[in-house]
Amino acid sequence: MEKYGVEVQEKKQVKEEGLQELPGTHENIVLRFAPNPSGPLHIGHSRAAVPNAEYVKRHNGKLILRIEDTDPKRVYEDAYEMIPEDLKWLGINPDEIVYQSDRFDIYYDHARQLIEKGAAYMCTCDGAAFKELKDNCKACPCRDNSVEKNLELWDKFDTMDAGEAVLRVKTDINHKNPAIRDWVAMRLVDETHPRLGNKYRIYPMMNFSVSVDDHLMGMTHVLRGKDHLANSEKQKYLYDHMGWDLPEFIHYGRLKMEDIALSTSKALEGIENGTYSGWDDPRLGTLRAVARRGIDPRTIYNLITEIGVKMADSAISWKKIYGLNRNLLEPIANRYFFVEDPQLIEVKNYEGGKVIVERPLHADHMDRGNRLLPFDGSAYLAKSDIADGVFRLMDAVNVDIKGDEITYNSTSFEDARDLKARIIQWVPAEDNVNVTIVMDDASLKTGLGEAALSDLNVGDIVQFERVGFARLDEIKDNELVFYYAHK
RNA sequence: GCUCCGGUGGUGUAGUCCGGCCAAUCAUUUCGGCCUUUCGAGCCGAAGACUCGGGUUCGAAUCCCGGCCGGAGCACCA
Repeated sequence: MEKYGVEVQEKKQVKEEGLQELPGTHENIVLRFAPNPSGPLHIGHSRAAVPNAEYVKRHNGKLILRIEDTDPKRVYEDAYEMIPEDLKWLGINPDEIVYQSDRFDIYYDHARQLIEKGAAYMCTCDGAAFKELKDNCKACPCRDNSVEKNLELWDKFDTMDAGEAVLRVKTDINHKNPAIRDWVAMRLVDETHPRLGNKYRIYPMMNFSVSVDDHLMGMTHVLRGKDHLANSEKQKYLYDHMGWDLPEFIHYGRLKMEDIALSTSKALEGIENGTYSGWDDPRLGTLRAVARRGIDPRTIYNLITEIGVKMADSAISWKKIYGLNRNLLEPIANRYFFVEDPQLIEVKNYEGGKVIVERPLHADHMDRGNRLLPFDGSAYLAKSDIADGVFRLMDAVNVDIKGDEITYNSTSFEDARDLKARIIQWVPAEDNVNVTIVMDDASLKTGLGEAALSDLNVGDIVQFERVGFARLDEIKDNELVFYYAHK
């Protein structure tokens, strides 16, 4: 009886919402987010950043932001600034930031240790020749060189030409996956590094610097994409050689983004040739682009948390993002009128004189007060709203539209209901502001908005009734520019 | 081609390890109703899934084998 009870309890372990629980220790965990600084962060990066941050938060651990800038060809200098900004936007604050370019001496030191242990060797084979041997499970001649010989070559590594030699880590030359066999740890690079200039010529390969750092920084868990599965396998050999404990390696699947298939390099290319306005062009999948459109960081954070760290790939749909974001925006966004392609109309036979129409900023939050829209018989309507039939200019009057003729019908809402009049928005003839809305495909919607919009600040998010949610991006002399979020 | 990894509604996710409580969870989406001075929101309701075929078993989304489909890696990139 007792035993049965225990078993049931084990099975019914309560799981945390969203992210599945971390394997291994939960005490003093240390995790890292380690991007290559090739550009600002995009939604794909959040798949790595968010779970790390979330686990750290959950277990009160430590999060390190490690900038992996060990390939000068793939460093975009502004990214050093942009990455921490993007993380901050996501609500992620690393406990520490380290740059791998500051740590070359540490890598050199460990490379030497490896050679001394006989676990690495200087390889002077031609790349193609090595591959030929490796693919046939054959060791190259360099593999048998003595430690002394390897140290000698290592010491004059710096004087060789790029490509003349590399340092290889010994693995298993018969490993069934050829990619794992004796991988490269160090190579020569002559490119100028944005932070280091030409101070060093010997550069670590990612598998080497990552392993050394992960160990030295005390990582308890390493989360990475499944594209690194083979790399984890390679790195295990290094941990073994050095006698280090392995962190928990956790791999997650690919994140596919509906529509936008933009890699950082493609985006940069488009920015440079003028196709895109910048890293925050609404067509891009960068965090700064979605932020500009009024996507709340919690939308991204929550969605990524929900997707979790499983090995299967997943595809994010904009519908899902918009749906989640709408739930966050709906209560905070105040309502305003905007008419696209405004047509000034005159309501014939209107004799009500000048009235001030009051509309709540938000129907569910009356305490926020009202906007005031003066009406005296004429107004701007959206071109697409003008069609034959009976309509109610919201909160003002009911009109009959026939061709160019717009005539007064009645005033009360009850009449509109009886007439089954469709309700349309309008903008006062006198009191209005120019509005441009930059859509998600970068096209522009231009028109007029009600005067109350000029009270807004940049960054405010509104809902234009029947148009959608938009974020005020810029206040120009005679124009407000919004970025469209979604319906 | 070789090595490896996946496959639950349109999308995302729970459940798979330890088979029964799963005629499968939640979110988003779509549709309908109510309400409402937004074709919005809200409320109510509905739609929609275990990749296929064998096997084990009293019982399979869950275990085994095979097929199919998808993805990744196979760099002196990260």
